[in-house]
Amino acid sequence: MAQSLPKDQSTEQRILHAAKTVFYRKGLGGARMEEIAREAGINKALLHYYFRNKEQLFERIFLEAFEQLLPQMTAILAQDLPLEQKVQQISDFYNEMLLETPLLPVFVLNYVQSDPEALTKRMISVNASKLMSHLTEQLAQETKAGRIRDVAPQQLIINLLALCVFPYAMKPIVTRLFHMSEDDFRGFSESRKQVVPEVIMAYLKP
Amino acid sequence: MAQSLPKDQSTEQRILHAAKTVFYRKGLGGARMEEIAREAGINKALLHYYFRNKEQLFERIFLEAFEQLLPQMTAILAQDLPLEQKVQQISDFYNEMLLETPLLPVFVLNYVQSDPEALTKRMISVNASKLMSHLTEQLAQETKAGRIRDVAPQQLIINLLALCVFPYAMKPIVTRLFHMSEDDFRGFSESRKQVVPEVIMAYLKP
DNA sequence: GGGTGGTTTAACCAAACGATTAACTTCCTT
DNA sequence: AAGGAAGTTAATCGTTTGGTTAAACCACCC
Repeated sequence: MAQSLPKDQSTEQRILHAAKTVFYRKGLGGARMEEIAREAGINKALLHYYFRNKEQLFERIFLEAFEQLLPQMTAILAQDLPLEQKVQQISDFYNEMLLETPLLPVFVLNYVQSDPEALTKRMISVNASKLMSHLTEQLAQETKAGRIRDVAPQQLIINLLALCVFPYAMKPIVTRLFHMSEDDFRGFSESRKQVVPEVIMAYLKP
Repeated sequence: MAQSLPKDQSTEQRILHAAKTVFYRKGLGGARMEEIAREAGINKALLHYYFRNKEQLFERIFLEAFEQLLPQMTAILAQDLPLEQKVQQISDFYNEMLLETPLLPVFVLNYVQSDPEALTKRMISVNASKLMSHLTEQLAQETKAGRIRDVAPQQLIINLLALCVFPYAMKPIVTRLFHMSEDDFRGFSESRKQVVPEVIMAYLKP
């Protein structure tokens, strides 16, 4: 970060990239506009010219992150595919995505915790009722057919999310706890793609 | 929080309690000393009288939280007990503790993410090498005896932590996603005490 | 060259913020 | 009662912060 962003990008894009970098680490309250401007290699007044104020800039970054966290999963789970395939798809998606943006989970969860009321309207995009009815039906059929144990859809979703997302939220702690280099963590992330479905399917086995 | 803390507590205790409330939600950068003072029902100058500055007050709160997150788990895992018992103990400990302080995980992870360098010295208290050697040996014995599958200790620890901790980090999202009341979430937390060991042990089954 | 629209800059502003200060209050001991 | 120590307060301070402003700059067109 000694030298800022390439100059061939538009100013708006450079601001967005810089804002993401700073907001992901410091959150809304901790991030400084001067810092974002420095990161983008621009004059601070441009932040206001392009994004009006801090909150609107943050909103832009947050929305994009939030869209990566839950809607993706609900979309995959809503597909007409065997359960095992969906679990694998989710594992692949999250492990790949989060390897590139490991700061995302804590960024989202932190903001949600600091301002829970702001969350309510955003949950609309998650389309939970459709997910729940679809998944509930699929689980019921699988259980009836004796292919899986009886499990509450909530528990399944939570387990899946936890196993996929939490290792990245814990990355600074994990890497120090296990003395992992960046390459070690990459290898770990790769192994998670298989471990997550194994854990989930083992639990589902009747 | 309309009316602040009971006046029968010492000023220092009231400050600590208020600081915990505010720091857990807003983090170090987002919390305001004036807000903490208001929460404690005192004059702002007292914060400096008792805790010198913002950082030192925060440090006090953070240390306590961090001690709840990892050292507890390493202590349990280091015991000479059957694996299944240890898993159950961990599940019980975390689910009970986090039901009372659901904001703790995100509070810790957020600070760790905003200042990763500050984490390194604190990992010393985790005593990871003792944990790893002890757990590795136990897992090797269990595998050799054919009682569990071959599993890397890192994967086991991560799965366990993820399944125990993440639901609480996700509480605002979970409660809205599944339309849970506070009582619903309490029931959910209670069920997690059993689900976590079930998931873990199912995965370990050879 | 002059005009237009868009972008960028340095300087400035008012409020917020963490921290300090001097005065006051309470309690205890002599 | 006086003095000392610890605790508390309201006012003040210096710095930081998000945001604004006026001017400058740039590219393009007639």
